[in-house]
Amino acid sequence: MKTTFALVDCNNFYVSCERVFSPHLDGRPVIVMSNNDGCVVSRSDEVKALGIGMGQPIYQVRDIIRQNNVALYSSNYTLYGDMSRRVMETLGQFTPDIEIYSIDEAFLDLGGMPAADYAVLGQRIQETVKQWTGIPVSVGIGTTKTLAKLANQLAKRFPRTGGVLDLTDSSRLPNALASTPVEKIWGVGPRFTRRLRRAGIRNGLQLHDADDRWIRHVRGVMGLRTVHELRGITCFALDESPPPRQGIAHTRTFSRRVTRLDELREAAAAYATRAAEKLRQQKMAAGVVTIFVMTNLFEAKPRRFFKTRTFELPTPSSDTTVLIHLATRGVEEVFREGYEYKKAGVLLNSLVPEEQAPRSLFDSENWVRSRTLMQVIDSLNARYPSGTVGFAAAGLERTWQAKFRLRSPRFTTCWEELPVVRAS
DNA sequence: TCTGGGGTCCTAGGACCC
DNA sequence: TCTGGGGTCCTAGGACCC
Repeated sequence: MKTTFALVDCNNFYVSCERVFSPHLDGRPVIVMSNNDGCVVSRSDEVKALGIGMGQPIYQVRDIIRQNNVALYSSNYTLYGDMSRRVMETLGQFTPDIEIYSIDEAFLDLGGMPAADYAVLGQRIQETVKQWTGIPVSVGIGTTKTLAKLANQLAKRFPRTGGVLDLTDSSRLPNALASTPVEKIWGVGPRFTRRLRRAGIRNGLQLHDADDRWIRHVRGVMGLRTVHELRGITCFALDESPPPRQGIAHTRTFSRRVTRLDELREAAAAYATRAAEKLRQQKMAAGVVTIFVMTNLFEAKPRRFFKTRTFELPTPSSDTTVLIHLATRGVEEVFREGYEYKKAGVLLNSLVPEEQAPRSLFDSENWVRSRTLMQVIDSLNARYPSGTVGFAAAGLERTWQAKFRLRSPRFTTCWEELPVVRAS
């Protein structure tokens, strides 16, 4: 039996989240910025029309922003994460066969539905999500994930589709493929695009017809799978329960240049704290800790510096104090005087489920104590504003910490920041 | 002056072994 | 100047994704 996938994708997701709670932004150009308010990560249609690119540094578009009265927002991941959960729960009403692919996208397996109904179903999904969450979505339907992605893009590109496009009818496929530049195909990145264009392959249809052996040669099995998917052969199945994470990372750019060891040490401790929290949320323990520090990448060579240090733990741990200890020690070892550091990070690897983590016979008492302490800290930080209980090693002032100057309130997850409605 | 963060998968090549 | 042939495991780096 042929499978049928729908890809539901939230339109300009972060911007749409802001608009749910600030309806006056409708029709006005809106940008959501990355951490540290550095570059553009979400754009309203009006901003796209102004020619502002995804990922563009804010300082490059200051003039356009001013001249066009663009509304600027810092990232509010608490809000976006919660809105995402609402959208996904709504999608779950339509089928249990759902893969949450990213914060703003999900694949649905429509296997059981009769073919004539796909577009109608897509419209119902769209209307329901809009009504229940306020978020506008586009729905693309195809016989493989790659084709569902393609359908979704076309649904967004052509307003007359109303944001829903069914490409399972194979007679429409050649046209759809031919009108799509090759770099817009899911799985084709900048590198592969250059290679394809040199070979005269410019659109999706030409890629669909490309020679298998040549594709295998220049882009390996992943490239071949993408081409097969364009032909309707399923290579990427619906993944309803993604395997547990292989690694957890917390890396951040500083708000300013950092030159002192004690500040870097603070940052490492703060990042280790966050990484350990994520680790415990997933009920995992880490066997390997890596830290890195680096200067500005855009700096000229002699002023550029990047160094990492990796530790293997005797037994996997999710204890913040253990991870802070290693992270700060790592920073001390790699620190080199005379550089201006711009970014640091803590990476946790060799993850194992917490309960399976082997532990020595002799410190089971310590283990229980450590776990109890972590549970208390986590529950306090869940109940009261995050960071209520912290570690002194992570510093108090944290003047190096990235700023979110233009962040909207956490409307849906924080009692103090609920939206206020006035009736008159 | 100002340029994000967090992932996955695959491949090539080295180390090591028989 | 010659200097086997595999296999496995691990790591670094490339490419891609949102």
